[in-house]
Amino acid sequence: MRPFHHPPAGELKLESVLYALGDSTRLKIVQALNRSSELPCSAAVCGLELPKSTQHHHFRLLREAGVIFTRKSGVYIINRLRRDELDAQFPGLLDAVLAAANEAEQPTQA
Amino acid sequence: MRPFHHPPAGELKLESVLYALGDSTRLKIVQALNRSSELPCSAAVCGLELPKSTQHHHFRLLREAGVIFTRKSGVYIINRLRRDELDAQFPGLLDAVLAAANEAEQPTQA
DNA sequence: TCGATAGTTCAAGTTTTTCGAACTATTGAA
DNA sequence: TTCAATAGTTCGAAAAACTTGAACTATCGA
Repeated sequence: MRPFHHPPAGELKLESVLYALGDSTRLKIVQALNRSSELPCSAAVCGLELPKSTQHHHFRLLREAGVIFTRKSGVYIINRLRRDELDAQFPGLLDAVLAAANEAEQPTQA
Repeated sequence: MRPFHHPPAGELKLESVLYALGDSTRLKIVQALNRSSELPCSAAVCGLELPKSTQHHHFRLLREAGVIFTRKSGVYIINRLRRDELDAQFPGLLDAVLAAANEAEQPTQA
């Protein structure tokens, strides 16, 4: 198994981050990670019926864009948002995205 | 020539908008439109050496994601950001993106 | 009506995304 | 220590999306 590649904070690219967030599956993963701070892949995609190879692709893309940090722990691969680094490089971006994504699920607090 | 399709404000999808913004060419177009309020395609891609068919593809994608509004005026196709609608649907998103994009060009106000 | 400019359409080549099948890694029991 | 089960990974091929050149349409001014 190849080691995970995480781009250093200073090398995060805005367009890569936006691209990574610009997919409904990945957006749902990011929302799940935002709710829980740390999750194994299987839990982060909970409810999404997707082949494991496709899930893997999405996690890799998120990781290589610098959106998530990944580490191994036993049988699990644990993921978390790189919140601090994202906030430092792109102030307000993640907040705006998550707010809009949550709003889309829970329209206008009825 | 087919009529332009603009999704209504209420149907803008967060992931489509993020996807549209997640490309360096399109991000530059959006920055140019942000500086100038209205621009023909040719001016909005000023400086980017791209085939016209590729430019066309990017403008269409931005339009169909709801990021820009397009109208015809003489020989020109005039584009503008759908700022108000984007701000209403996704508060703070465009500002955060544009701020980060400008920051990337003019790093940390040296 | 012609030429020039601005953008559009189409088709083909390249790149990404998706997904099934087979694989590796770790854990908990027997 | 071996086995079965769980969690992800890798590979290869099919489907979708991006890029581009070439040929096209639309508008304007001479």
